Amino acid sequence: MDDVAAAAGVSRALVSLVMNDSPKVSSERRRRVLDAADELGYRPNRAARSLAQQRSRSIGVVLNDLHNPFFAEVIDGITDAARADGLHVLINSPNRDPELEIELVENFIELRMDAVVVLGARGRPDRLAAAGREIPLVVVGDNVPGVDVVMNNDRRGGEIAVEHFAALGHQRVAHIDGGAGGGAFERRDGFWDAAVARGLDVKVLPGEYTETAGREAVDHLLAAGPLPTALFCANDVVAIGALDRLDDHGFRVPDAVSVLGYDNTNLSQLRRFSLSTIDQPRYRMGCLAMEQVLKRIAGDTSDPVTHLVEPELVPRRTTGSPSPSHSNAGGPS
Amino acid sequence: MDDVAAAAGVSRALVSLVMNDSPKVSSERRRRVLDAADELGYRPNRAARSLAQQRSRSIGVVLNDLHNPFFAEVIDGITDAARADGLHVLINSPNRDPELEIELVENFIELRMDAVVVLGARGRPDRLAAAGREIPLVVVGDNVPGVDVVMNNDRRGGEIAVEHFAALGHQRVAHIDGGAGGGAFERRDGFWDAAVARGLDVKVLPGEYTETAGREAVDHLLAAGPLPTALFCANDVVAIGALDRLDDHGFRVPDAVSVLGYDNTNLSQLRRFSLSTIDQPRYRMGCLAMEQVLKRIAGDTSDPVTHLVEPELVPRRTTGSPSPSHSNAGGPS
DNA sequence: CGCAGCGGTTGAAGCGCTTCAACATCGACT
DNA sequence: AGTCGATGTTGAAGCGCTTCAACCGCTGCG
Repeated sequence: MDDVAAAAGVSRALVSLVMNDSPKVSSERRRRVLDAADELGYRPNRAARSLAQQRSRSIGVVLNDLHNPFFAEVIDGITDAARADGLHVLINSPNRDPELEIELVENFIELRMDAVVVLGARGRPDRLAAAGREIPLVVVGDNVPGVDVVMNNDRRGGEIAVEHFAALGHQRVAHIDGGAGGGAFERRDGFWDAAVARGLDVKVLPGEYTETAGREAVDHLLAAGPLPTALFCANDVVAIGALDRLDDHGFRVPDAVSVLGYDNTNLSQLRRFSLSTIDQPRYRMGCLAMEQVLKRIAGDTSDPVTHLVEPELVPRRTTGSPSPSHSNAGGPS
Repeated sequence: MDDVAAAAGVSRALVSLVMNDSPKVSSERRRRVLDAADELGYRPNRAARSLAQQRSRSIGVVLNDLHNPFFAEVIDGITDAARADGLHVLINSPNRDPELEIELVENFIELRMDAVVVLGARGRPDRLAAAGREIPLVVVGDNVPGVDVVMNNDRRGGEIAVEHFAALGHQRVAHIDGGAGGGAFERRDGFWDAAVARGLDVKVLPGEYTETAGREAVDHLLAAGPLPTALFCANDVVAIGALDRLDDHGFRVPDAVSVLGYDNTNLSQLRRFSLSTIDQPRYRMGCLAMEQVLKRIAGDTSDPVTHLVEPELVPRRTTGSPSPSHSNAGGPS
């Protein structure tokens, strides 16, 4: 920096002002400084800058599962919102290791990020909350007491499924559960309660977020008697498994049975599946998380808040009215 | 840090030694310092540390497409290898914007990362090469002249496809091209050359890395006369599109026509598809990239090198011997 | 007794930047 | 002519850490 100042024939402080494009520099000197910097291949040192400025102008994102495309879109929202405020976004991934997750959050604190966003929190809630006391911290996709949270209204997602089925005229419905997966409880309870409230014949099968779980649940359903006419799956992958198994047994979808997924993943969009599903506004979740971060950075110290975003039905070709000509009680028609 | 030193009754320098767990500190004082740090909730400031140490002990990864699961596994390899050497990994994503990609590389330079890895380079090669002169820089998945590169041997991938088809006894084969997508040229040329060398009847259809391209290519193929008995698709998504369209027309796979994808994505693993495909050793690519980075960090200044990794056939249920009883010349049998 | 050697510790300089009080310059206004 | 404000510019202090030469107090040796 001294070299640049010397080359441009100004003081070091002036170079600094130029680098932070302060308005109080004559355009002629600014140009001279910029030229000199270019000439010398000078690059400001951000470590030194954040040390001096006491802030880094960047926020850290702890992305628990790089393989899960769900979060990619959330990050799009985060980065777009951050970029609009001149903040940089730095990501790291603990690869689903809860212990590592906390470490990486702490690493971001040591890096003096201005804030941290955790996507798909798996670490101990109390430790996350403790970190939240050291630095603005918002969690996306999971409910962690004591910190700011942005979540999908999964309970409402379950209700939407029931409403969709009811509108199509279904009476006997079932849900394949997502086990301990994120949001699975809420989806199940929302579905169950809404179905009961409408007087539908409802059934829940245990499962998890895998294709195999979907296949097995269909087998159980078949063993247990007449198939329900509509099947709400905990997520798209489960739905794919169920669809596959239904096809094995010769059931036509949606004539014999309607299938509804959750998440609107790229899978559901494949022509072959054209899976009706329920979308979570991921991009919006990212934006909301960033808005909350900005508030905290600006000095808002009010109690932690929870933002709920609303899921939305994406009807495709796997749901329809139950066909009266089909009796799926005893097998394929 | 002064506070910690005071609380522990030692000098600031000693605290620093403890924080870098130097061996020259008595275990009693070490404990006292650690306790005091804990007490005061002290966290070392890594910005200050990298300023003083002149290195950050972290490497930056520019991940061009967060939505592409391909890179997730590469990053697994990178992080595992980095962690083994006590390096942190920081990721950021330009979201396929070439201009932004360069900016983010430069941002990592300003952050004084020890090295940068670019996944799926889209930026101007000359600017990447220029950045490579300022900092150790390795590119994964694309060929950029003047920098270290780790790539899959896509040409060999095309050859493997031919070998597979030939071993199954196919005579008339075709390829749906990936257009300008990464590695598409090489896959196509490898396939073509190997097929010609074996005297096969070979045909190439233009395409791109989309489902629609797969569907359309099948339509073209049908319009052009008798279907080849084996179809090598530029990647899995294209193959899914092709499969779907073949199914629409009533062709049985693999009896009437074999279909081979590329990438071994999660799609190909779905039971419904069980798509035969060609796998790229992604994790290994990450490790290799990291090894190269470590060499450069250690001071290796030899000419840029290119590491080629070998693809591998993953046979599933969409490829088989052409069935002599099937004549697919005039439509489904 | 003196000194080398050693584990352990200290003070101070410096990493590259920001920032602030203070200063210089100059045109405009009383 | 003198003063004031606006506009630019400067030097120096300080951000939180590392590191190195120097130092301290001790043991063990000749």
